[in-house]
Amino acid sequence: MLDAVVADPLGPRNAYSPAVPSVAGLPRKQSTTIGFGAFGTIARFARDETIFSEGDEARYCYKVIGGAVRVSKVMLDGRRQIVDFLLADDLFAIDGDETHVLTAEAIGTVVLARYSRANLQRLSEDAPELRREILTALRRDLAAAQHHLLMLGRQSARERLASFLLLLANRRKHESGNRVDLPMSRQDMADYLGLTIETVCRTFAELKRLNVVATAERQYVVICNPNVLRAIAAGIN
Amino acid sequence: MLDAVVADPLGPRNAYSPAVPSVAGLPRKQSTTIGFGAFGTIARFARDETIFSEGDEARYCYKVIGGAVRVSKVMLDGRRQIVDFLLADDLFAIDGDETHVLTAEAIGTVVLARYSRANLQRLSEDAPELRREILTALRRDLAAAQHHLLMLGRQSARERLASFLLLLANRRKHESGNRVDLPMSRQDMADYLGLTIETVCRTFAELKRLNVVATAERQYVVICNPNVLRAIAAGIN
DNA sequence: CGGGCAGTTGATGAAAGTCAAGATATGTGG
DNA sequence: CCACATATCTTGACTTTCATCAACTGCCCG
Repeated sequence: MLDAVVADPLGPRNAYSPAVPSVAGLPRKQSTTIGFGAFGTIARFARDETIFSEGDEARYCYKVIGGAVRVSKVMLDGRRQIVDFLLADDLFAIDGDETHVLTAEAIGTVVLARYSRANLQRLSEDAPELRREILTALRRDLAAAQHHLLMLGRQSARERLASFLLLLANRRKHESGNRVDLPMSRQDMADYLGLTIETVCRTFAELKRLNVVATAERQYVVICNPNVLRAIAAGIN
Repeated sequence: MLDAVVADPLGPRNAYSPAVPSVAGLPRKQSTTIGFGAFGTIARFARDETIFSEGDEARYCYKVIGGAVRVSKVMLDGRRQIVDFLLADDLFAIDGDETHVLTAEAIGTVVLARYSRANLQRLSEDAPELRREILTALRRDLAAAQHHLLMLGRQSARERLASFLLLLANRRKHESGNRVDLPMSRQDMADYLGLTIETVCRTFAELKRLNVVATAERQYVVICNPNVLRAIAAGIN
């Protein structure tokens, strides 16, 4: 609502008012959306559309309403490292630099809530709840990045894929037990894991051969043997 | 000073009062130490001594006064990933979880300022300056970790070492132009770069052969050709 | 002077990358 | 709804990079 005074750089199709409905009806959890629920606008992005690029002026913070987002860094020659995948309810671009240091793109169709940074900054001065939420999100991102460093620096391809599947499984305590959704492509996984697409495929095949996972379709896997998967991820072989 | 009410788990040799001298005399910069200057106590650690371990209760935040610290994650079988090196004036353990998620160890003799988390939390409620300082440090750590991810996931050994040397060079705008101090061992560098010690050695030899750096002693390198080093780090070959 | 540790260099091996071909999905226009 | 075109994924053959194992060097310190 306060956002409306800022010209929308993305054009009308990404600027559906009205404000995000407040989440007053939800059960109060530690990481509730108080503050964030109040003044965002909704934006929609198509598959592979860029939400922002490294170097862009950072005007907004975002929260995923639906769909999945990848944030990445890209080298001059095109090598890409995906830093994180954002799923429903995840905040991103909260790091608060003047310009974005990462690129964010939609994986499939994505619906986002968008919050003006200026407002957020102003509001957070007098809202300890909001500050806490921002701080919590930052710390989660930092801890995730540090774990990710261990994966890329010290784990084998098999260990990395196992860790990745467990991360996704823990993120979404999916009602349907051991099923893990994989909204991203194999190339995206490869770029997250610091591998090639071929190695990701072969490693999936390997885990399948070990009866640790089953892959019927590409958009999800079923974890057949969580204990073995955890052992592999922890490097117990 | 407020810390004194808490029993010191490290024994008297790590608990030199008095309080850190305030930095009131220094020119005011954006990232000044206001807040942090006021109430810390000094602690000293010997070479390879553990400052805290992953899983320990997180009672303190720290700032490096002198020396260098490595923070790392370790797998069950001993594989180690160094997440960051902390040098003079760097804050660490500010992530504010209940327990430390990283291990911190002294590289050589280290002098630290130590701040109780409880105090910091309390003070930060009413001190926007202090909050800003914490937030800035967190964001810097996050940005550093994200760059580190690109290094580990997508760069060759040579590119990683070049990037590492440039990181150190930019960190300390050392009066003596192109000299970069290397307080850490080759093994530490290897564990930071996701390589083996042998590969680090060979890659140093390679950069030397290319006349990009000169290494007389092991504790420092001289960057002979910064432009080529930057080109290598950026992947322009 | 000699033991030990960190670092360096060489020979060999293994893991993952590259290149290429084929299989399976996905999407589009008729 | 089908046929074709294209993109994504999978698998295989071969190459490259880095790890491993081993020998050797220089250095610090008793």
